[in-house]
Amino acid sequence: MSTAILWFRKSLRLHDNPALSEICKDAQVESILPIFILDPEIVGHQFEKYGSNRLRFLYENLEDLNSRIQAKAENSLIIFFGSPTEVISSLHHKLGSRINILRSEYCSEPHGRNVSELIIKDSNIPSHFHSATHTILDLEKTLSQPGFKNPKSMKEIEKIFGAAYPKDAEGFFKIPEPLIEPEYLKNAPDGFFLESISDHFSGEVHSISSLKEKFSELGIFESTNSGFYFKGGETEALTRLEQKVSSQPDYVNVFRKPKTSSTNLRENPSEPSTTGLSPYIAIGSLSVRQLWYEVEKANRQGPHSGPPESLHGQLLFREMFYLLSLSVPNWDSDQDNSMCKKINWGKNDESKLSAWTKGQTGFPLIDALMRQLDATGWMHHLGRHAVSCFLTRGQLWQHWKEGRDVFDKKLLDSDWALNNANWLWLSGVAPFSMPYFRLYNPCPDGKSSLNVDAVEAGFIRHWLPELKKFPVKYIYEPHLAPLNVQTESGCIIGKDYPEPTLDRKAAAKKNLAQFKASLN
DNA sequence: GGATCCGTTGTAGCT
DNA sequence: AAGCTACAACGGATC
Repeated sequence: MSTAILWFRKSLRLHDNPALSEICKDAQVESILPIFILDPEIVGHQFEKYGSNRLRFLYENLEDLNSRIQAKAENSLIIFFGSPTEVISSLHHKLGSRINILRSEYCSEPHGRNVSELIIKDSNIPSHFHSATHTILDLEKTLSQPGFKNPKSMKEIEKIFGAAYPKDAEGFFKIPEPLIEPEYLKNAPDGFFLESISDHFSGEVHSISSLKEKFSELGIFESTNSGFYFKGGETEALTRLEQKVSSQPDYVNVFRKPKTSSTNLRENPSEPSTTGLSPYIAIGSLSVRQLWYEVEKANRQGPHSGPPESLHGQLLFREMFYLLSLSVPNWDSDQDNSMCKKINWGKNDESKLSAWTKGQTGFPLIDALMRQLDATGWMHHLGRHAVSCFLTRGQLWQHWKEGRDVFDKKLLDSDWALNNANWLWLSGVAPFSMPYFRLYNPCPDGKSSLNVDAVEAGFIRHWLPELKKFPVKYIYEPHLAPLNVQTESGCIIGKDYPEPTLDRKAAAKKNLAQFKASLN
């Protein structure tokens, strides 16, 4: 009688899950204990670190994972709320020598690495944390290669990829194929009941239904109803992968990120012009390797775009940022972080921060994007450029960490390595190719790189209904409209919609000078 | 070692 | 309509 603990840590999925596949083919293992841990260090002791959209998305992913487990065995997901080391030691206490292995995934974040180390050292259970599950590269192995250098451009990360996965004759990196979802799982250990674990554990133990009750009490289902757009779960992730990538080779092959629209006019304005797969990758219900593989299949059919603009390019950036987040100390800080220039951001201005966060800056593009973020948990990457430039070096001159924290709470695809990377980059402090004088105009015209819709401005009208009747001529700068136009549009600036927070041209000029001065 | 090149996605104004 | 140029000009890699 032997049991394996399968800890779904960053991969909430059955496909391409090395820990799961190993357990399934291990003849020593008779039963599986599939667990998920809500770590208060990550979600907050009162779940305060996650916005309600994120919590709801997480819940739906867990619910789907539970259903998929139940469909394959007499088994269910057990959800703990507490410290992972304590969870593992209480399981050991309860099941003792019946447990012969713990399998989970490698986690590159500082807290995650600590936890893994403690479990390996203290838990008395042989533990294996599979690498290359949340990323394509084995991060630790890549960093330990002789001559490893922090990659800071597409060329450099492509070089690292080339060394790890030499290209085939057609010029594709030879990346290991994603693992197929096992046909059957193993049952839960005999005589194991949820209730019996509680005696040994100071935190909470949940089935999916009791977790639903808990989350209902937090009000996350009611508060997210109106804007909730991305349904969580591996099932949904695989459907979206099929719809957006596998069945659309033409779309994949012409995909060039800067050409995609940051605002759009589809029937549902929440539906991205990009694949919209990032939330599923971040939470691990879609394997990044699986996505790479599906893109490659399309690319093999004919001419296609390439890095950095292609979908593979986007994934290469993700790998690059993951490597950096592991190799650069203090990745999430402005102190002792070699990737972070010292800029004098001064003291926070709470009113500016709050206007930005709530989408009340008086700049319709910025406000529409921020309200989309709040409602749906997602924003196009170019939109993220616009709002982060606006908050930091462009207009409001607020510290990038403030914006990062708002994103971290609200974005469904929030991911420690990537969120910090993007803020370091977009605020201009990181030595990537972002010359600080390259500013985005928050009031773009039709030619803007943001690819906003300047013809109908449907995106603005959707997210800022107060401007619904405003003529396109003034929609990005409504305060410039004559009073009679404002009256006719039913929206008086300063009353129904805010005056602009500041003079955008003067602020940009001043900030540019200040940024330059900070560099010396 | 100094010059040159290059970097995921800028803007404004002109032709 | 796409493509050019001026704007102002970083910093690391490469030649």
